[in-house]
Amino acid sequence: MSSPNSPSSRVTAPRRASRRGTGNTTLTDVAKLAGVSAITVSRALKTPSVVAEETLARIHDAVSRTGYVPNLIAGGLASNRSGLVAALVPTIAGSVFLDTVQALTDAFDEAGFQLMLGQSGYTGIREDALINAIVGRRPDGIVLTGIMHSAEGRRRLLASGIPVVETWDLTPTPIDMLVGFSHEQVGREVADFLFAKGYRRPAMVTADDYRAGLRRAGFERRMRALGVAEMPVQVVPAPTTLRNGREGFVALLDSDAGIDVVFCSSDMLAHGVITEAQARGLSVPSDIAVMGFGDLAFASYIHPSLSTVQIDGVAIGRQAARFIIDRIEGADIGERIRDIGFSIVERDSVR
Amino acid sequence: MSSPNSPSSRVTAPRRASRRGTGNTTLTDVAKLAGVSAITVSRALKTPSVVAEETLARIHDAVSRTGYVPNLIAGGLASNRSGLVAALVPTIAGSVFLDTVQALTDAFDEAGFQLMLGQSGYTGIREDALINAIVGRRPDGIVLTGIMHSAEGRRRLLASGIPVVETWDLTPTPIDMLVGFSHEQVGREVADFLFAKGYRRPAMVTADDYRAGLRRAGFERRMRALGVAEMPVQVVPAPTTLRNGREGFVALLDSDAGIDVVFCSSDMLAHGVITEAQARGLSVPSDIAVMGFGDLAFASYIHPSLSTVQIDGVAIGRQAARFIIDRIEGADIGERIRDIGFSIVERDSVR
DNA sequence: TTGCCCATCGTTAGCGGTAACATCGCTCGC
DNA sequence: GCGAGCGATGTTACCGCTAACGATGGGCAA
Repeated sequence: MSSPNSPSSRVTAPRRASRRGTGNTTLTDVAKLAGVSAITVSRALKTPSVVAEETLARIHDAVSRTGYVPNLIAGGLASNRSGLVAALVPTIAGSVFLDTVQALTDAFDEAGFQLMLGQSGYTGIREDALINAIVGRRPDGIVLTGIMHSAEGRRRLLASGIPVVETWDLTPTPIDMLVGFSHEQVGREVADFLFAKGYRRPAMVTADDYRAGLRRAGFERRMRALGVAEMPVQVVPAPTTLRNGREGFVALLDSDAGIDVVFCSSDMLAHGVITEAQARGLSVPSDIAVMGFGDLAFASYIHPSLSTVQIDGVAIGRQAARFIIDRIEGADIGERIRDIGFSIVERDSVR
Repeated sequence: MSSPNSPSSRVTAPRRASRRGTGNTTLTDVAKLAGVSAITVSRALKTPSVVAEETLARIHDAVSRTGYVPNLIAGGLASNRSGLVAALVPTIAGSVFLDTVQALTDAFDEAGFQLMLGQSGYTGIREDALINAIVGRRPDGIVLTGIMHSAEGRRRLLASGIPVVETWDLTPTPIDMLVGFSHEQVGREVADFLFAKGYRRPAMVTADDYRAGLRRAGFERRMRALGVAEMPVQVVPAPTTLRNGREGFVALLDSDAGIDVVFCSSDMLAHGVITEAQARGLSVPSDIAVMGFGDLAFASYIHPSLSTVQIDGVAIGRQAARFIIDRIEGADIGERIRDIGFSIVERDSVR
């Protein structure tokens, strides 16, 4: 207590206010209590197999008595492994990516990583700033929803050396790894599907985001090739809502009352179209058929059940996580571009 | 190139394999290039106002030439500010918390914090492990959805000294700060509302999570007080889906055909009930009235539009962020318990 | 001219861990 | 009998950045 170097002694002028940390217990505190060195405690917690049984017990006792929680920030700095994985989605509100995000969370959680979620917005304006914020945290992996378009962004990600998985789209030249499917092909196949069913006056309600645009392009091109000259299209802002769907359909009916099927860029929009049709006393599918995209949970449970395009978002998330974990562990990842495809699900909203 | 100390010289036996980092450019590299010390570069990036104009220019030039991205892990360790905020939600899939999460992301983003999202599940089993993973990263704040129940968890959070905001519920004894409303009161007021409308044979379809249980308890108690003796209740697993709503309603009709209104623990369930009713040719609200909870985006756009309880999830998120940011900045946070209330929204699904 | 303040920049010493290498007994094969 | 090999633990030197304090020089009032 009265030692000249004790904190309570104000006699010795403190040469420098030692910037003590938070006061939280540290590895060293635990080590002291257990009568071992710091590194042994570290080993006891990370690789208990190399520590003697009896030492382990003493350390665990000390840990629980102090309530020690390892500082992963410090550990990350020292080991150059942050234990964080970043995921970027356009928006999480009411989006088709939720399944993917959920799968990512679960898979990474299991592997001991924590997911950092970032929202890029649909515009891509904040993309660069976001990348900076993310790369700055030195995550062990990055999952992007949609392919990265800005050249600067691609360059930065590549330069960072962090494993990157792009998802929900397809390109022959990904930054690193990729799990997705072709949106244009979705458009084409839906066109074929509806044309084969006999529909000749199709229309679209579609969001103004990039991937929806690809589906629209594929749909329009194929329909034109099949002999459909004109097609009314209503573009609504992303993210899509039931409201957008209703309003889009209203606009569609105002401009052209002769349509026989509406292909929507999301199930939510399709749901809105069906709702508006019913509110107007139109029968789905006899008066107007509706086709969605995404096969969200509600698609098969609305009335009439919704014909749509099924995407396995969980599979995308799982494969993305697999890619990153394998890369971190140095395992062989095989083909770095995976086309997981899609399937058209026929239900009652299309006759 | 031929200097005895150059890396290419293999003559000098390396005393120790210096564990070089990632090879990424560091603050020191930039400093060297700009001809200043490391701390000056740090200041140029954090507090440019204290650095001379001309020096600033040299440093920015060096930064852009090297493509330097500050290592926030190291910065966090040194400054004891991680720049991370953790948010725990039961699940993000199709949940009422999305608005809150969105608001949190936006608000923290603006303030320069990154959101770390964790899913606790509805059961609370993983809660403790999750807390460990989160506290270990020393976030600058923690936002919990729902109040924390496990005593061990509360103790640990308290001990960590990290600002904590509990949301979406009310308790006189929060861990730290709280933004929410009384679920029991929701139940009571909905009971009053429906009773006043003349409904005497109410039923419920409700999820098996804690907060839904509180609403149920309030509803049942008040209804009983009003003279309603028996009330059929269907409990479905959380998270709620349209499917659960349909199936719950089916079960309800099987057990008791005389009900005149269904109070659901979420809008999604209510939507399912309405869908099932329509599929059976029942008219809403004349044959059966439906009441939801949450006022999700679609509630006013389904047909018939849904009467429900409106919760301002965005306000909750914003206030939670405000709490944490103020606390970090040392500002006065005022009353640390905020009841943001709710309001009953009357639409067409109730006559 | 002197002394003081202020703007600007530098030096030192960590933050709390972990990688790499070192050390120390002890067993075991030859 | 002795060195190799191995299991268990310790020592040292960082990871990349920033807090605290120090140093320097010019402007300006007294």
